[in-house]
Amino acid sequence: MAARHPSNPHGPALRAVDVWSPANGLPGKMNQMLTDEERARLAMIASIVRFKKGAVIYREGEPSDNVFNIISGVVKAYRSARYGREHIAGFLFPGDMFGLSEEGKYTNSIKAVTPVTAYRLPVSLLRPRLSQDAGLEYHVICKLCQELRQAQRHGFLLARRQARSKLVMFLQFMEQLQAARSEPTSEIYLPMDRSDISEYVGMSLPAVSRAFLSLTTDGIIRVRDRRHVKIVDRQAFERLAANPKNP
Amino acid sequence: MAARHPSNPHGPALRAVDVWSPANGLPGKMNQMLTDEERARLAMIASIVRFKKGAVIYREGEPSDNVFNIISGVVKAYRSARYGREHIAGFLFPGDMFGLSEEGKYTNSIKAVTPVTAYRLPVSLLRPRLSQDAGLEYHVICKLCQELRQAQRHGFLLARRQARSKLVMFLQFMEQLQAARSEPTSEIYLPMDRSDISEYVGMSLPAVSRAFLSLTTDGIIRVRDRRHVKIVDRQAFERLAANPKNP
DNA sequence: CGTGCACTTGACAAAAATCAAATTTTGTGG
DNA sequence: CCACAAAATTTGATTTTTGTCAAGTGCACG
Repeated sequence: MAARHPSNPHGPALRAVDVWSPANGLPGKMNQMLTDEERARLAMIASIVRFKKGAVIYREGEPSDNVFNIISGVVKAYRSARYGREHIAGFLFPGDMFGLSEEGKYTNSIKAVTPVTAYRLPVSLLRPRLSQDAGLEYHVICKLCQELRQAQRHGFLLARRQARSKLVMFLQFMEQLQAARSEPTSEIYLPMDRSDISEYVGMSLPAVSRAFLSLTTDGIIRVRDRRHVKIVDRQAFERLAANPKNP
Repeated sequence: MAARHPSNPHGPALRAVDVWSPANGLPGKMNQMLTDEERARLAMIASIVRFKKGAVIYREGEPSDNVFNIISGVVKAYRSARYGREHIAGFLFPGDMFGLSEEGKYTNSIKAVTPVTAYRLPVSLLRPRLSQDAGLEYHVICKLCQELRQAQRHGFLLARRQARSKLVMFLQFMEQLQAARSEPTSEIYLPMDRSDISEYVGMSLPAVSRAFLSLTTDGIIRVRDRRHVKIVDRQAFERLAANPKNP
């Protein structure tokens, strides 16, 4: 399950954009922030762990002993409300990190949405490393700013009143993240199920289903299968994404 | 409007909790993270600026030339949607910072909710300072983690379906922030108007008004005046805050 | 080739949005 | 300090939308 000094020649990776430097690539394109040397040093204290789809990696409230950095796969950060309902705070992809917390306790639970491979960095080893390396810390700051922005955009989505508008914004997020990872964007790939989507956009499962149907009926998207969506009418799509109101 | 080497003996302050250290005060209590020396060094590159209530401090999309640190007053971070509607991403209080951005551009607009005094730190001077000082960066990381958590809790609120439940969560946030600033909590003080609240919780203005009324009628809160709310029935209050559903 | 889970669809009720009007509060100039 | 105008807030009536509950449908996996 774990191996020190992984044979992988790279080591932990943080994909993000710089807080201040005007884009050195395409706008919105996320680049590897860490230098090879930083990655190699982090690899020294990291082990590689794997999780099966559906596995809970940690739960909110547990002591935060490790920080994780995703190599492959997708996880969801969620909080359980009463009555069995969950709220998904975000989906995390390769190059993302999770496990930074509050007063030594995790604030979200994390579950693997797909099979996941990740670096695990013990806080006890990471913390002194961080305090020695201002460059590394700067990159962590960039990554946190990005996550903060993403969380705020999520809030923007959640404040929408129209189901279609929420769903379109969600698809837009997924498309942008896909583009930021330099993956092809002719189709949007959705690694999570409809139930996860409903918990992320804050609507009931039937409402998500109906919103997909409505967008399809209006010729705005095409759903090849549950996980593959294509935007057919880009103009109407962007209009719905931009407007709180559905004209 | 600006003064170098302010007579204020302190300098910029970051209130937050440590990411990893188990609370060294009361849980949730935010402490000054920066050392006197750090604050003094930051004061060297800071100027003090004042804004009138309602003043726009910057707009989304502008070049992010400055980072701000609030001394007194309250600001709101917001994004404008079409049709004149705004969404408020968060309220910021003394000890909070704003202006960290993406690729050199601000991602939110900022407006003063009350008269505001703040330190202004030019990015051109702050950036080299940051890269020299790992301790300062660590504190910025702690502050960003706190903001990220707050944004996620905001998302949690926005995902609620019951107006009363949203409003109760909002009041809970304000109460907790008040407590974290070590202010008395016998009453919750609301510096923003009803319209700001409606834009933060993602409901219409009449819905906010009716939710206040409903909570008052049920004896859960008492509204002394627009800005002062007292929680009368703590148990019912916490129940509403915890449950998506209003029993 | 069935069984279960994920998803869709239908009917209805509940909740809040909207539009509009009334009322209270606040700020300003005399 | 008061009167007035403007702004903020509350209230009312109606409509829209989505949540809820329940019953299908179909795909995936053993």
